[in-house]
Amino acid sequence: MNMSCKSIGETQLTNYKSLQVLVNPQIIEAEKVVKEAVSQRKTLLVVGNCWVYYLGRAKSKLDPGERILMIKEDGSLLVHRSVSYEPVNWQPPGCIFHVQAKDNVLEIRAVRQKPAESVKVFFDNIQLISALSLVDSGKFSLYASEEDMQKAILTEPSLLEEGFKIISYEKKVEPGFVDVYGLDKDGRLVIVEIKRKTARKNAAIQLAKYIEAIKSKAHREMRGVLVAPNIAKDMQRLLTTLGLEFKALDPRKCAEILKRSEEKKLEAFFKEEISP
Amino acid sequence: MNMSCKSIGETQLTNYKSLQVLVNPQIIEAEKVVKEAVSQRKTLLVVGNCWVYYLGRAKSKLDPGERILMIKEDGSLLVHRSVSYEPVNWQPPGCIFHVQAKDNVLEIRAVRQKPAESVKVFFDNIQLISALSLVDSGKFSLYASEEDMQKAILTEPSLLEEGFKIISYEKKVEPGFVDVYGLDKDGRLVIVEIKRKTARKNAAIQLAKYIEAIKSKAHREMRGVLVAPNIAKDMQRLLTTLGLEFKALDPRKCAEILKRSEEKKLEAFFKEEISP
DNA sequence: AATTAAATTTCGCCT
DNA sequence: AGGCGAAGTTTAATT
Repeated sequence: MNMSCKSIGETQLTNYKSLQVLVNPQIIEAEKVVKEAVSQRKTLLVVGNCWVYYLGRAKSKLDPGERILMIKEDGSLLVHRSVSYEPVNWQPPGCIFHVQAKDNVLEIRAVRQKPAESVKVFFDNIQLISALSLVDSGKFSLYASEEDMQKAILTEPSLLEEGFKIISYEKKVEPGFVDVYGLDKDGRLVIVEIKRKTARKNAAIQLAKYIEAIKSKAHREMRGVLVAPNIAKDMQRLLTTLGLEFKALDPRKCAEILKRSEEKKLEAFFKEEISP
Repeated sequence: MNMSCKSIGETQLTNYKSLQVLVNPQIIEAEKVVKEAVSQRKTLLVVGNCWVYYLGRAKSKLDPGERILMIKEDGSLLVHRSVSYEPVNWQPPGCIFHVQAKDNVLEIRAVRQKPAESVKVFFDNIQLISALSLVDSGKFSLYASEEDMQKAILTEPSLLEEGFKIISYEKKVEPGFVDVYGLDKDGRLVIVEIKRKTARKNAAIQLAKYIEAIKSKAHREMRGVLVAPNIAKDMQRLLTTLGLEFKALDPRKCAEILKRSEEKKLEAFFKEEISP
């Protein structure tokens, strides 16, 4: 293991092949590490006392305090305080960085155009700085999203009801997009609105709007079906008033069905490979 | 400065009064640091190879890779990859943490109720771990918000147009709240809708709805003015159709005006203090 | 506690 | 590149 440990004054420095760590560095040392990390597109962590200015879509000022600065390989920047999920200041991916030490203060500026905005972070004391080369090709999979529910119905239309046949999905119908529409076993047009969570008033009203919009063009018998894991209380009354139906569908069940379907596709794929 | 530097195998450890850093620690050492940091409500950084499972409102899986884990004093958790503004996995503030090392794998579990959800992070290799006591009472100020634009118009009604006089603001008018309304120099009722960003269809439609709602009660000549830094293309046509007007107003200008006004108030305040 | 609206929303998809 | 909708949205304000 390639490792070194030097003590420079109160600074403590460690170098591994893909990891550089400085504890309590001088501003001038930090400048060097930050410049190098940014130019080499490394991920960078800086912990210390800083203040921040932002100017762009809005304008903000953050008075001095100890925070964590993160600069990523894609040119994004985050300033995190010791509380909250969200960064107090940030810059989305694609920034250009300017790094400069002056009067014992380290300035890190992240600029992007479109929209034109810049974040300036000033450090006057640094507790920890680390330049990282993160190796990460791990796949991220999200299940049981609204998209998955839609996919599941498209894959297996009988999830909605027996005999349901898809015509189309994500169809533009003012004032938005119809999730799925098709024909029921009796040939009636069915408009489907999908919600991953408890369906509320909005969902019913939105569906009713689609029905209205399509009715004015289609001139045929139509049904509106709200698909969700459940509906808010008092919703049944509203649905009845609007002439709509509710079909309970569990997002997890959808995820399961999708998974099974993917597996089948994979089976089919290998079958073809082996016996064409 | 209270500092120590020990070398334990390939591990490198540094202790300051409020800063603990371990480079390449064993899993068993990391467990100790994480447990301590969590119980002492410290901010924690862990960099290393990990995989993540999430179950709650949805469900997700993240395959192994090197990432940055952040646990904050408020019980929030973030897992950041080397790209993107957003964490790949997270847990909002208020979590309860369970930390456990087993078979040379460190498990960090963050659980919250309402909604019931949990994130499990597993590390099998750790490059860097640091427990921090961040001192941060710095104030964060955001200027040029929609609220600021409203305040600016209330402070200086001529920003809208010469001779404009405020009647009221944030007035409940179904289906929502009218931002500002008042009288123009000819005594006509003016309804003002404010957007901090480019005004889109929604804004115009909302304003039109207010006008309709008020017209049905007021029975007098009325104008609707959409205030925003700019309007989306094709919006002028819609505004004309709906009989509405657009007034360009820069949020930054509003921030400047507010700042000046605050300064004046402060001046007045000190004047009073000195010579009552 | 539930609901609503805004966000420097970000992100992805589609035109 | 611009526009629109969804998000494990989060967050703050308000009922």
